[in-house]
Amino acid sequence: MARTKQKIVQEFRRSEILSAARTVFARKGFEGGSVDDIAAAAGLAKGTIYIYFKSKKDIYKALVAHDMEALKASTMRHIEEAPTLREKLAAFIETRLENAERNREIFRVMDTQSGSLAFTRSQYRDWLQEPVHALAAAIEKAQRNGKARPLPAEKIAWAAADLARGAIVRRLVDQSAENLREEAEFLAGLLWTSLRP
Amino acid sequence: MARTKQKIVQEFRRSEILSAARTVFARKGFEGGSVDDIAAAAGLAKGTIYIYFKSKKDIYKALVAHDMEALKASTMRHIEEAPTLREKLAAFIETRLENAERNREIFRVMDTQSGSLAFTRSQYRDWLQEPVHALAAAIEKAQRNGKARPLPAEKIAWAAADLARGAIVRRLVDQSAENLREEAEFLAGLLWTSLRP
Amino acid sequence: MARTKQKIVQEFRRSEILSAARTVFARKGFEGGSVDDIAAAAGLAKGTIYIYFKSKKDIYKALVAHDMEALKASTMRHIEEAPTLREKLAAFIETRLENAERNREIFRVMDTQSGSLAFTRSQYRDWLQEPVHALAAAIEKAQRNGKARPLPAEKIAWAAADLARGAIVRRLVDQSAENLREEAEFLAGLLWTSLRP
Amino acid sequence: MARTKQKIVQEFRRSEILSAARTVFARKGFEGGSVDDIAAAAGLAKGTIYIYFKSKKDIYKALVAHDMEALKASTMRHIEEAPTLREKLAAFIETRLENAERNREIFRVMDTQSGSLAFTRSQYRDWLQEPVHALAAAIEKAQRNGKARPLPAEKIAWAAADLARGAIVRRLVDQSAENLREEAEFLAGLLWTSLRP
DNA sequence: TATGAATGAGTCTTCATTCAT
DNA sequence: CATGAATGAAGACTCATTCAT
Repeated sequence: MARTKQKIVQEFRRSEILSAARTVFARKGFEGGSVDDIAAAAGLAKGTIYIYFKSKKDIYKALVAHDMEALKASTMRHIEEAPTLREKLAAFIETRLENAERNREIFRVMDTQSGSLAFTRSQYRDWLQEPVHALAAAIEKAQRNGKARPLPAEKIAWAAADLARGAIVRRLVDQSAENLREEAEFLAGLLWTSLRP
Repeated sequence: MARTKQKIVQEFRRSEILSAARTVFARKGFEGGSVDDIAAAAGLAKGTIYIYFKSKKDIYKALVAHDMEALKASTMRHIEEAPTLREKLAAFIETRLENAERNREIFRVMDTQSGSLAFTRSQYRDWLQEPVHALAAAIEKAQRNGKARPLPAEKIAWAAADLARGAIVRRLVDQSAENLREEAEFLAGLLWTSLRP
Repeated sequence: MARTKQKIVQEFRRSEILSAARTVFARKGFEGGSVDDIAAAAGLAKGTIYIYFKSKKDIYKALVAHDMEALKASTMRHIEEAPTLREKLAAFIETRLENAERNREIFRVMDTQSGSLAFTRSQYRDWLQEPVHALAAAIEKAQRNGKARPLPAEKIAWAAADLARGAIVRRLVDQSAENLREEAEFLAGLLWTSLRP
Repeated sequence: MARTKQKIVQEFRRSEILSAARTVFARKGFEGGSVDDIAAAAGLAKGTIYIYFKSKKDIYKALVAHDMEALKASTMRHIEEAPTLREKLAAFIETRLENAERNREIFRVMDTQSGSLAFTRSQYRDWLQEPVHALAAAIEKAQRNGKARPLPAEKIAWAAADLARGAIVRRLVDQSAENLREEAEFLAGLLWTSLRP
């Protein structure tokens, strides 16, 4: 019981810190954001941060891992749930737009700085490549069933990812609030035009 | 005359420093690369750097401005020179892939760190948006002439930019050397499928 | 009664902590050993340490005081019990070697770091000087009885202390396990050669 | 020429810093003395210290190496120059007392903290063991010539070192200014009594 | 009494920037 | 103009000490 309560408090603190770090890193980047900033944003003393994370990099890694994992899972789920390829394409893009909308802060960080830091290629593979591969698999399946033209599936899947990313960045930068679903639909349509039999 | 010679030497030094900075920033990023590194790479003393640039950020800004400007000009020229819309699309994408290939060092820097630093929205608009707008204009022209379907031109143009960017990043990361022209063609084809009458 | 039981528990805890501190300080030195280390070694929470000692320095002082006091007492006793001056010299040296052997951990700490910390001159005087003075007194007594030559007694006594210390350090550093008694005998013999009538 | 002047200034700064470090470390020990302290004592900014030494430990090592080397060289020279064994013994002890007198600050540091830091056993061997071995060699030579009794030479040599060290510490602590030469003579005499034929 | 989470002052180290030569 | 030594502000991280539970 006590153990459990401890654990809960621990996890709560960790997520509080992560939340603060998200804001700070988003605003100033990894190098620009100081542990002091994070501590201040979390309403904690600097030393306290180091009780929960062993280094600044550690915070960063935990943050990216957490958010990427969530995005990956969400994307995978939505692809799976969509019945047709057309809808899977839209689901893929829309999920990512939606997620970026909700976590616009961290998106910039993950998008711009993860590369240089801390993560192995294979971790990125897991986070970004896996959903892309899932989409590619769906494309290939449709192709086998004659429901899609035989274009290189993986390339198309990456194109979906790239289009989504571009849309996200512009939405973030321009503060454009154009209807999210419509935007996703448009991009999915673009690809579907090439794929449909 | 003397003034002019001065100017020339000045400009020469500045571009030497920029060249050194390109290497350094590419290798270590903006925060990671020190003025010492740049000075060493340029074969100058640290103090000398400050005669030609007033701060590290200033160097960075000049560097990005220079390279972006060059890319912008190159892209604009290639779009213009391509006779048909189909070819303009390919030219746009190929130019950007080619440029990234040649300047793979700086690309990463600009791609990953510009966001947090120094530049006003309008400067980016100029560099990236202008070529995109030129492409959009070409699309619109083709549409008016019945040579392209009436899809939202600007969105398509941005899609071209996004697809190009994605391809670049993957080529950089994966060290993939897949034929550049083919890749550009494929992506241009993707968009053209939606646009062609 | 209750008071007394309290006291006993108190003293027990204190000595447990001291024991843990001995290990920790011996392994890492005063600055290197943390209160956390001590708490862990004692199987207590860090806060608990502060119930029994008011500071880290306080622990250190208590530790040194305790062990030095014990060494002092042991040395004094052995000198006293030895019948002849020759044997008193050997007893003095041997006691110190033996003690260092048994408490090799703390010896290094006391030997190397006490100097800079916490203790007044008079405390050291008490611990080291007192046994030396006792030895000097024995020498003087022997001299008065014609059993020793009239060399400066105190100087000889300090020499005994210095020779003992040197032997200890070398035994610690070299892990040399040369017979302890023989070593003490040799050193005592060195001095005795000068003293004997 | 210019190179040379640079070098001289460099060396001067280094020795200034070393000198400041000597004072600081002597007063507060290695862990207790901060780089800030050293900078202040040297009348320099903290950053300047790091131009000349790459770390605090580096300063410490340079300091100890310098002073130990000097002491070693001085001891060896004096032993060599003394004509008889009796005088070599005295020279050994006197040199060390004299040196400690002159460098009383650093003595404490080297004596008390070197052990835990930075130096390999072999370096200490070089500094302390080498003079001791030189003395031992002199003893053995005298023994072979029948000028000294066959006591274990190395043990005697170490005893000389220990007696010298003890005298030094007491002179430092007690601020005793008793005639240095007499003290050395007395200690050398003690050993000589055992050695002389 | 016992705990251990929280604190924040203090440490080493780096580096952009200045300035005397 | 060119230099590079000097500066000092800032940053990551540690740890003795406190205090609410």
